[in-house]
Amino acid sequence: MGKGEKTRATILQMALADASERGLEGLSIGGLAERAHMSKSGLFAHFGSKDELQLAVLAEAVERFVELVIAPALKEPRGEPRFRALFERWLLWARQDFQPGGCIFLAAAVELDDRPGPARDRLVASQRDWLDVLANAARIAVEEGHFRRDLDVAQLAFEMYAMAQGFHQLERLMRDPRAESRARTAFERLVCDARAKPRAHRAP
Amino acid sequence: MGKGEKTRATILQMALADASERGLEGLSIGGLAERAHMSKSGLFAHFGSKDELQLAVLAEAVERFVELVIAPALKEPRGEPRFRALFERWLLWARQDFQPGGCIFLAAAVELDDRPGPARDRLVASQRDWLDVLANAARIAVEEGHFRRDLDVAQLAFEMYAMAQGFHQLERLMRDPRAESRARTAFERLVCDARAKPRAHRAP
DNA sequence: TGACTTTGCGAACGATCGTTCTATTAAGTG
DNA sequence: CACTTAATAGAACGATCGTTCGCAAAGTCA
Repeated sequence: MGKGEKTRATILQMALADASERGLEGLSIGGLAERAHMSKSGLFAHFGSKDELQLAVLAEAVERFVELVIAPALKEPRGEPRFRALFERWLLWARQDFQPGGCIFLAAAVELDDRPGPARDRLVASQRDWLDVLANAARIAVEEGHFRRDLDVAQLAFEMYAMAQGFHQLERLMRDPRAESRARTAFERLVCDARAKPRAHRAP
Repeated sequence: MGKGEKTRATILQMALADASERGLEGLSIGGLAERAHMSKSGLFAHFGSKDELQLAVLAEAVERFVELVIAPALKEPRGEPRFRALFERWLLWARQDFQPGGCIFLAAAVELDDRPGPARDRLVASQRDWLDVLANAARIAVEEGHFRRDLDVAQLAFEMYAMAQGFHQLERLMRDPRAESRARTAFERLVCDARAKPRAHRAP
């Protein structure tokens, strides 16, 4: 690995932390340069533009997410254990030291949801992938006989996705110490419902 | 109403829209002044500082939320109808024209979750109030006999809160046309579970 | 109408932003 | 070691940021 790649990696690590706290738009070339003991232009040269820096940060985050959440979970046994592992790993993800401001995808989502461009496209793609991973894990659990056969796996993926965001908000904004137990309870309800015989869900 | 209050209200309306799209930090005095056909300093004088402007925007948003979501729902019959009304009204809230960038509380939550200060305090208070309103509506539904007596109303409030955020993300970031139906399905599952006899939620 | 207060404008400030250029130093290679 | 390339520094750019100040215009009320 050449020296350029090494400093680039160092910069990206700091940028990831910064983006987690101040958002992708809040990233400051000057601020990063100061923290990296570099000149603005020297740091800038590694990316060519702020947009490229943001894209690089997103790519770095995706890489780490796959490495820390998805890949380990895929080593768990197919079915409910793997599905549970995805949940557990996500809880850990939200507390990683390299994103002290919380899940960077969540921060980016709110920032980019009405700002078209490559960054938004990449983020949307990553979130679609994540929802697909969840739905796929649920589908496998159906195949393994752990979950009921008429389960709507995409719906389950959505509800787990939503619950994770609720947890994040309760933990990071409200500083509620019950955040994790709330999330766990909700998750058990999800899994329990996925296992049980279907019951009619009707409006009154 | 004096002229000052009138222009201040006009400014706040635009600021609310801007904050919904670019966030509270993304608010620009100069940009707002241009859109309001005013000078920067003239607009600035109405608030005294950017922090005060942000606080005013938050206060305005809270006022509208109470007016558009909570107050109408409180006119519905106590119990499940009122609880459902809170859900329906929230769906409408997320699509209000005056916040074209989506729910401003969600945007502010991600921005402020690790930035201590009056703005954060006010946001946290508003979200606590909202969770309390939800939990209280559920408690009333228990008293009315609509929901089961051993229901954890705070847990239900959390899960509805989380589901709303999931909906928002699916609708605004992913542009998924199934967002609303996903949210409705999840909500029906919540209500159904709140009504049914309790079942054990256990890990395997 | 007159006196008085509120409201708004215009110019300027220092700071920071992303970006560009040129020059210099360091690293990699034969 | 010399030579090429990659990496970084430094200075400057125009733009925009939030904020301050003094003064003119408009609104308010007797």
